[in-house]
Amino acid sequence: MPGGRWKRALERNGTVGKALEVLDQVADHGRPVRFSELLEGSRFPKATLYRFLQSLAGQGMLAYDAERQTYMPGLRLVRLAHAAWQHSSLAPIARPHVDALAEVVREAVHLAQIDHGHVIFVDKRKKTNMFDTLAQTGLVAPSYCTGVGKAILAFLPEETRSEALKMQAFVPYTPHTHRSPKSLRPELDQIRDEGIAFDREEHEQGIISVAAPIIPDQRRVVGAISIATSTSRRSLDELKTLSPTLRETASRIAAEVQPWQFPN
Amino acid sequence: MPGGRWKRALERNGTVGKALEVLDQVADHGRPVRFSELLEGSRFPKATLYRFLQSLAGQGMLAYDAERQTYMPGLRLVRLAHAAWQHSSLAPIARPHVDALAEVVREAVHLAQIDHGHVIFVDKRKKTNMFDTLAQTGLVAPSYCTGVGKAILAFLPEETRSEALKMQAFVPYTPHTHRSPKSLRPELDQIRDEGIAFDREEHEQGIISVAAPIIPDQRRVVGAISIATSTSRRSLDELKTLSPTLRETASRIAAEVQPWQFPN
DNA sequence: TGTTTTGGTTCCACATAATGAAACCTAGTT
DNA sequence: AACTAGGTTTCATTATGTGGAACCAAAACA
Repeated sequence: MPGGRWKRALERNGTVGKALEVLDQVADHGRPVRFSELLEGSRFPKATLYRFLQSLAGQGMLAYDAERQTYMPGLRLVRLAHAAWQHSSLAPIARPHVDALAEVVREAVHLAQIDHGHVIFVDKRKKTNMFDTLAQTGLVAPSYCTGVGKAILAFLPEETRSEALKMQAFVPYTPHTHRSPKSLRPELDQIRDEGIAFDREEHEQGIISVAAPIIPDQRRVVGAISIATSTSRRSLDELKTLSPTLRETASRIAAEVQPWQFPN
Repeated sequence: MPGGRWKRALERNGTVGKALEVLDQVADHGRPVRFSELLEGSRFPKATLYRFLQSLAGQGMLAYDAERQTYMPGLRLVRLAHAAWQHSSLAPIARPHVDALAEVVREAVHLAQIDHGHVIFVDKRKKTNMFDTLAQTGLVAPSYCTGVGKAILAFLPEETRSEALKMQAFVPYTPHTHRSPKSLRPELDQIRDEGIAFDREEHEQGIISVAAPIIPDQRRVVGAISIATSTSRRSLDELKTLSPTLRETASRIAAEVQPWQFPN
């Protein structure tokens, strides 16, 4: 599980943008982090960074451990995310369908959406051991080398897709990973034709998946759903046979999404 | 499930504080919300509110639906919360213990922490039907009328406790709900003596729970764990018999927390 | 014990970025 | 065509954020 660095469009931010940049930085560390560590990775001068941290901690967005003098993501985020997850994600709607699919195929099922060019898993289900579901929700992955990512990219309107592709770092996780838009674009075209995407060990050695886009109103993709497994359990061809079932689930979810429009 | 309004200490905020206030406001609505709706509930003038929303949306903290002209919590929050949940919550550490306890008692098990005076559920487990677990994580509840809340309050250092009590709204959810610190404080003293707290239908009619604090280093509470059930399934006395098991689990979790200190 | 280094916090003159009243759109009414 | 409600933009004013430098505390060193 390599912790890639994300490219984020550095638009007109204003003060809040800068503060959130700092918040990201802390979150990306993935462990309690000292002021000085942050400082050397930051584009802000000492005093400025310091004030941002103070501010964020005071707001509960960060938790400050006075004893160890470290910062980590705060619980206020968990609370806010609850709202986000409930109201801005496919998860609540898709739940029964994800459950049902997981029950049938007996493999890991992932539900994902795209945000600023990268994939966010909004739900996971694994009938074999139901455990790391929660831990993984909210996890971010690159879109250029995951089944769900490619499924979504393929159906994005051209402009948005280009935008998203620009944000990809094209880190070669495995020998099968696409190295540039050059090789990726043709595959996306094909995916658009077939309505199904595959991850051929592009993100993680030994992990493959089939993915189908979720397209409610015949125009905008709002997410994707995938079945993932390891090469030791099933071959890519075996996975292929699950495509119809997967597509079926995707369109069932799409049908229910209808009423409330999605942004982007 | 009444949606109470939260008192938050209005400290020195600065611009980011104000922006986050707006973010909260959107999240609290719990549905896509229009600019004008927000405006009438906001202390900010039109233009100012507008710019905050623009800013937050541009940052991915809010999602803006251009078609319906509505705002809702953005996916960036989900991503950030993943980090928060993983690194600033008891959940990852406590997981196996929570699982085990749920398996034994066959009732709902809640794991909670406190933040700015109110309780945040960081994990839930329900062996009977495993479903709404995810949806509930991140949910916020008052501390003065929940088992976990009182368990934590009781073991907070005096100063922090007073601070926290000031933030309670003392909404009378049920006839059994404490109405003021006056009646609550004696119970907290008792809880501190016994090491166990009860929720006697104080938050929701027909729902009772036992809760035990999680105290790693003999001084600071970092959270609490509870067993909840409905009066139709078990009596309070029956619940009481589970206290030892619960306490046992709490101390097991506490033991593993040791290494990394918690803030506050 | 005295001295230097390291890491964190505070000051303060200065400039940038936030502010909000009012003007201005735009689409939907009457 | 005139009105209205909801949303967006302008712009002079000023509050806020900025960051170099000074400061402080504690640890590492001499």
